[in-house]
Amino acid sequence: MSKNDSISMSVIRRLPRYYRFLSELDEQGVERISSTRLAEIMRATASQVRQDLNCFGGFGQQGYGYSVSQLRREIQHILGLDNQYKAILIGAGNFGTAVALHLNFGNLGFELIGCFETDKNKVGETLGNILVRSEEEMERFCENNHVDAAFLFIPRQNVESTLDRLYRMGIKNYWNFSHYDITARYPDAVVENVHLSDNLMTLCYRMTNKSD
Amino acid sequence: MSKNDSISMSVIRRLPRYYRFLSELDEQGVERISSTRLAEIMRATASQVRQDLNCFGGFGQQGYGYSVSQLRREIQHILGLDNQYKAILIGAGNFGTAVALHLNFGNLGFELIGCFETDKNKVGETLGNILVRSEEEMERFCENNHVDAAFLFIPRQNVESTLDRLYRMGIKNYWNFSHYDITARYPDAVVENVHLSDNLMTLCYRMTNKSD
DNA sequence: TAGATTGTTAATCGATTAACAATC
DNA sequence: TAGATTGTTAATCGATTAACAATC
Repeated sequence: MSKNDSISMSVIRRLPRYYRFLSELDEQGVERISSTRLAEIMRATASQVRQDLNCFGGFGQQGYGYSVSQLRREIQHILGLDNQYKAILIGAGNFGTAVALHLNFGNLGFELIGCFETDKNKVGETLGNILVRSEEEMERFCENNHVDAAFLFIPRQNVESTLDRLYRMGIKNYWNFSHYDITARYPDAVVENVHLSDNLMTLCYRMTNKSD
Repeated sequence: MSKNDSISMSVIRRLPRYYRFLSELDEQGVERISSTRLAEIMRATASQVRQDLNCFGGFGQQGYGYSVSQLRREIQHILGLDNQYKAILIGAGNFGTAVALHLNFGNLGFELIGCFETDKNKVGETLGNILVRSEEEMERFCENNHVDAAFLFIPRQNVESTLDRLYRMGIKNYWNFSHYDITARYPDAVVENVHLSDNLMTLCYRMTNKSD
């Protein structure tokens, strides 16, 4: 709230990290923490911690530090994790299945309400408590259920047609695991990309150029 | 080579992206490209393209631009993708399986030579052409086979003990999908982390704070 | 009160963009 | 040669760090 005049992406991408560390401290029963100590644990600087947090409000108290549980809740709220955004998952292959089963969407601001797949052999199975539906039923499902976001676990060459169908249904938030550039086609879409192969190439670079 | 005095991480993390776009152009039969055009396609600035590439050498030609196939090969080499680093995968759950089956390691500088799993029911199965071995066999395997890197698809709480065993065998390069902080324990390890839940939280933030 | 630690402003550092001379 | 486009230096912009007055 309040001080919200466009937070930089650098800060935003650090928020989940703060949230993780604070959750852990909270679980350990730590009640308060100073920016200096938190920075130590997170391998950052105290300045950065204070600057980052102050983008969103003055959560600390001079001479005391920050209340771990309160700060955790604040960041949880800032991230929007107390939402229950309705999401559908497209592509129930190994990857989609892995994500559907392993991520705790409820703690991440989402609720997985549907799953769609082209492979007829998989249709009818369940992923956790979610029925795998035929990809053809996507439109009907989206008409009958409010859908906020789509998680795309489909091959690059299939993304465009699926994306067009989803966008036409009004879905504009995407978690994308392919190398298809969604933002180029729909500039107003909110897209987070996961590029595993880019990440692995970076590992390769760093192994190859270790002395740097 | 030559100009290699510590390239910034910002540049390094853009290299896989250059590589992807150049590979695509190359496949399309495009022979040459200017920094201006490449920047257009990649949604960057021509300045950045030229600055980035010049960290590694003068690959272009004034008045002409860059040879797509040559530049692609140069970056491939800079990234070290022509290596065949021997990698083992630990944890053949949904995630590990998905990655083992879907990523084309040969094009990414790696060769997957082994796979280990605690679940006895999975031991003996194959992932593609890789046998799933019992996690107990890890040491023996590493003694008999040169291993450059480990891909860790195991739960956070199991990472430390497995990591200790791997590090003791001399493996110091890790692709890590958990939230365990490998670098904190072994500062000389090369680690690339994939934090899917952080990424999803960022999507959540952006959905929640769209007006920013 | 004295000590600790924040919130915030100022200084530094690094990364991106602009400009242009060099040159194919 | 003239036109195009690089490689590279200089200018700008943004992000990180340092410093310190405010204050619990």
